[in-house]
Amino acid sequence: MKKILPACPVETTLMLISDRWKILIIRDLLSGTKRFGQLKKSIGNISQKVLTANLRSMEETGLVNRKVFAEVPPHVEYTLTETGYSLDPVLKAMYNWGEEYKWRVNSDGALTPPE
Amino acid sequence: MKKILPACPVETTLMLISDRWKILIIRDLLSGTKRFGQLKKSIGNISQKVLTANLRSMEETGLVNRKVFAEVPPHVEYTLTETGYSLDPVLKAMYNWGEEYKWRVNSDGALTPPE
DNA sequence: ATTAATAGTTTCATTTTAGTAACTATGTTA
DNA sequence: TAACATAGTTACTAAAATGAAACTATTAAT
Repeated sequence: MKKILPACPVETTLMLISDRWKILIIRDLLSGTKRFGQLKKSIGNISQKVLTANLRSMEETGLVNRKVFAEVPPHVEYTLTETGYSLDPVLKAMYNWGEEYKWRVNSDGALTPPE
Repeated sequence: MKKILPACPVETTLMLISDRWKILIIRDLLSGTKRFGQLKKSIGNISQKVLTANLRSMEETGLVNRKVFAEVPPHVEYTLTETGYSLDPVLKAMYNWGEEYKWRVNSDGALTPPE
């Protein structure tokens, strides 16, 4: 699988993590290695099929590392690669903005913050 | 339209800009006010329908401002609100990461898993 | 009278994405 | 012997997003 990167770096980033689930996966892996089941639980509302598909694609693009243990029942661990970890500033920026937005919505009259 | 914001700020951000098109719209509006046609051209490959739908939704969530001029032919200008502009650090982080990623992949610009 | 320009809307078809449920594998435990 | 646990896969279905093309409105220019 070979693809030419877009000219705009923002589009490059989008190409790899525009998916909502991928970002949540990264968020949850930033705190450390997790097993498949743990990820499924911490993300919530994601189906096995979709989680598997996203993890596979992130493996292909070099964002996560998959380690299989030869055990029964199966044991698989997912860890961010160095490239994956390097997304930390992006996630942090998103976190900060989301926090800030809570305080903005009132004056802007857009959405309603949680009680 | 009322919606409860998610507990996690990252999810709040995703709720508003997880869409690939929205991020490209923001990218192009960060450099200043643009008309509908300019946006369509600078984003490239987006249909009128989808561009309109995205702009409308961003208006609703308080990210962009729509200004209609009573002229013929029609003249409509889109500008980021203050909230919209505040996404600059997120876009910058994405830009930087995209740039960095280039150095992690092959010299021919092909996308191959680093490491 | 016809054409051009801009910013749309509407309709229909297609594609993409996602969800559900059933099924696989296998050693351990009851 | 049967159920349990984990990490999947596969087939089928449903929903959502997108694309293409036609259509609208209005006035100025040709």
